[in-house]
Amino acid sequence: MKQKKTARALGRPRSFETGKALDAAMKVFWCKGYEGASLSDLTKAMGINRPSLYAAFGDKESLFRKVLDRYDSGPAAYVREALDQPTARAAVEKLMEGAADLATASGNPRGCLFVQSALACGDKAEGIRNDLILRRDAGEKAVRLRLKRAQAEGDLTHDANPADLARYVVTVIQGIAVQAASGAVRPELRRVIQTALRSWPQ
Amino acid sequence: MKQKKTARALGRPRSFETGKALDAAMKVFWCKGYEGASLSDLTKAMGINRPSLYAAFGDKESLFRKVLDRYDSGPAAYVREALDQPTARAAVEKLMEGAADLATASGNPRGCLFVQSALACGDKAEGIRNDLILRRDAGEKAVRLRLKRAQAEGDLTHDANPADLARYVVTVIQGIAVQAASGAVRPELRRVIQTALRSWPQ
DNA sequence: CTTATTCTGTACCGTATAATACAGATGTCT
DNA sequence: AGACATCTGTATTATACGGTACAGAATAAG
Repeated sequence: MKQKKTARALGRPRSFETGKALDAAMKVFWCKGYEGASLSDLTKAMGINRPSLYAAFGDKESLFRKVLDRYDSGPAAYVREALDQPTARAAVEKLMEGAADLATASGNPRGCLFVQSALACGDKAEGIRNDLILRRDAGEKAVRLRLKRAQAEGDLTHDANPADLARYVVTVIQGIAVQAASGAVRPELRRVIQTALRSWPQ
Repeated sequence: MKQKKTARALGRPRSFETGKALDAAMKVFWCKGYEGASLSDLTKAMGINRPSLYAAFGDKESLFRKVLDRYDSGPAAYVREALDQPTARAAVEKLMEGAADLATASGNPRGCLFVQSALACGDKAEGIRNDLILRRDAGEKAVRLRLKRAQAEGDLTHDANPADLARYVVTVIQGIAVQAASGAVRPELRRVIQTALRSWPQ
């Protein structure tokens, strides 16, 4: 083996870091949605030109999917952290607070990329819309499994319904995303969360 | 102002009913969002051609605003009905159930036009996006006023906070809209509502 | 009838879009 | 050094978009 980890960079090196470029693209998609973000918006924000974008990330759809993956392991990483909380109640609280914080974080666009980038769209973006639905469903499933585990551990009352509770939690979180995209500020969303948590089974 | 219906219009009569055409346009915008709905989509669904559309409704933005007004007094009319319920608790329950029913009604697109037609968008649609935010805020304000009234009438405990509760209710309703747009079915949303109402101050 | 008025349908315009061809630039490797 | 591989930037492509000009069709009034 060679010594350096990314040693073999044959040919002219990239003039940009793909990670930074993806972050810039993420913000554009986050602000304007998948359809609303034009390639000119993207290349301008990423600081590269079109052929470089295509060579590095493929077409617009492929770039967007890479952005989704990066969002998943970046801004949305709070989800896994929240689900690792010792109790179901703490996990749900962290989930909601993490969502509110992310959706109102300064320096980021408002709201949630998974919710607002293709909630309704034209025919060409149907694949993207369905992909986002799958990713949101995956989040809900993770919450449901966590609550089932909590119930098995005696951490959640036996008459509670993990599936219903998970859907409720995700519904509130998605509502928070809409609220944030509409200009709601963090303290307001915190109070929404406090109210929402009052329905939590003892 | 318009002439009376008894007065015949001069010139060649319209070959379509504006109400029906607006309903068709509504469904297109509801499905595809403001940006995702092309003029070709619209004229095809409305059964008219472009110049007729422009003569009757103005440009795309003007048409969309007319559609919003029609949605307000049509599918979204359940809101006023719900707020007229005798108690705050009944009003909120009707609000949520009406939202779930509308967002999952067969024959309609899934979800809520006010939520999903321009949650994130390109620069050209910023005006539309802001208009929708105002309309959603107006709904929240109506709920808040109803809850304040309820508190004055002794129908809501004095330590409850109408503003916080109203925002919570609207957040849940908007979450329900996202859920419906993602494929959630009515019984699932009904159970979400039952859970959400457990946070209601007794 | 003629005239005035309004709507319909075709065909079109300018622009913005996503996506590429190609030539030159910049690096690694032998 | 020279060969090779990859990236950059300009300039271009075809297509779809929102919006219109214009001629003809349909009706009311005179």
